[in-house]
Amino acid sequence: MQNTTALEPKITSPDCDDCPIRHRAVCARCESDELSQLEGMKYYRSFEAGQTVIWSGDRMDFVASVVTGIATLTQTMEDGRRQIVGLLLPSDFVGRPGRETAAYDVTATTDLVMCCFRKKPFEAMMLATPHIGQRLLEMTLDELDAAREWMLLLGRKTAREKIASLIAIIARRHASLAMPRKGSAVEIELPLTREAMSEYLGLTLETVSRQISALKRDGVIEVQGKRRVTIPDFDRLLEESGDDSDGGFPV
Amino acid sequence: MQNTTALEPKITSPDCDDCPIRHRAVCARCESDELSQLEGMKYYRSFEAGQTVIWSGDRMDFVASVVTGIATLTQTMEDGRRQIVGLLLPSDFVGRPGRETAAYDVTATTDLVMCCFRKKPFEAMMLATPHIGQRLLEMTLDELDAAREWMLLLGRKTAREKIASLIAIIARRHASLAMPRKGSAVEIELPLTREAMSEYLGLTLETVSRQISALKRDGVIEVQGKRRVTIPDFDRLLEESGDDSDGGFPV
DNA sequence: GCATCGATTTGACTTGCGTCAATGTCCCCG
DNA sequence: CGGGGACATTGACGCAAGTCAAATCGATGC
Repeated sequence: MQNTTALEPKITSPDCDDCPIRHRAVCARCESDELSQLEGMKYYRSFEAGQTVIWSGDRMDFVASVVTGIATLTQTMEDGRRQIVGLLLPSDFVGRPGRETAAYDVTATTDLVMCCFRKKPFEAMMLATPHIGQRLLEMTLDELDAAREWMLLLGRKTAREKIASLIAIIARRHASLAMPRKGSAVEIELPLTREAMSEYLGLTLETVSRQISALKRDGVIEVQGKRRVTIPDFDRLLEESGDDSDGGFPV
Repeated sequence: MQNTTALEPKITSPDCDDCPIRHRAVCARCESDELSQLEGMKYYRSFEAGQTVIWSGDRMDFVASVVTGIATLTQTMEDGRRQIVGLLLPSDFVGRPGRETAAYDVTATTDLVMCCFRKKPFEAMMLATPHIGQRLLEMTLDELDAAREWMLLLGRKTAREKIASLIAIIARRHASLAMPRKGSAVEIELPLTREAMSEYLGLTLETVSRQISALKRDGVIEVQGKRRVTIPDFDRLLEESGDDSDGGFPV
């Protein structure tokens, strides 16, 4: 069932981990009264894994940021072919000021908590508070870079390289939490089903499965159960991904 | 030869067609003294078809917008595989405030004139003039939508659909200049070589050529010479593109 | 512990697009 | 007006990834 009731704000860190538009970064520059403006406007919604947050074309009168969990943005063709065009991780922003309807399906792939703002007051606040617009511009530019990196993957990489790239990106975003950079093994939990991976990578589910098996067979990764992956040598994985050594994503 | 000298600003329309960040749109909202601020800062550079404007990784101390002509943003893998990740048409903006180096190769595919601003003063002006940042945010969001549309194309469309989509998009952007919408034939000039098309669509040059021939054979398009294309029935082309009927791109 | 059901893996076969290699066409410039 | 060179088309063939189908795994409830 869809839970629209406001949750108790769970402040997990002293400086606003649960706030919109990567609030931690905004906070550093904001005046306190701007923050209190924010406080009055926000509300929380939570979703279970697999639930749809909003359908493409639906009226969308809020903007939001992910507090915990992972969501995807998906585009669908008339005949059902699907392509994931964005991953939303905690602190990522959804919604476009100045647009009435959602452009993509947004789906929770894990249990998900989002922090929402009604669009009208949010837009008003953007006008009143230049910092917020600037932060949003920075974030949008980062997303644009990520989308373009993904265009290279979709257009030019082999299935094996696509899988290696995806695992590397997930590992890197996990890792940024605190991880010895070079050499040591990395262990991650895949937040996506094989099907979701295939929709993100422009492959079929079977090809994803086969390539994961191949990487396992070749010792590039180890797999425990279905979702847990160990990367004994991260540089090896990067080589397999086809990116140049430091390769990759901002964020 | 690369021409770095400032050109005479060629004002082609009364309201600033040659100005940065879709200046026409900015103008409507700007105070005149903001405009005069802009006037002092800008300079022009022109390039011949095929010339590189800037290489990925190069220091980039300006931002710019396209005045006339077409340029591409390209990403390259170590082994030489290339993917075009953006098309720059007149009024499109290049460069990222707050970034030191170029993230992509920028190449002129036709003769090209760009209107440039040194980055530092431009950034200062953005702080002073919120409208500009807002406009830039809107434009970046449009580009992000376009990039995501392209991800669907790259990940899920067939070669034939890719070609049809590309022709439709070029036609639509040409057409927005003034064109009876429904039914009537549209005639366009392809601004890209077959190779550039292949790099944009994630195909090989041969496949591009074969699919153009197939669309010609099937009466979806007519081709005069190498570059001129007539579309007798635009709706037919849209069907072939795999997009839903109104399908498509903002901008 | 066992049945159940969705998620995943694996196998056999097909196919769309890539690769390699001629051949053809446009257009510029003398 | 007639080469020359870049750009484009066409053909033959191979392979990576898709399709269809059948096991197998793993969590969950009984």
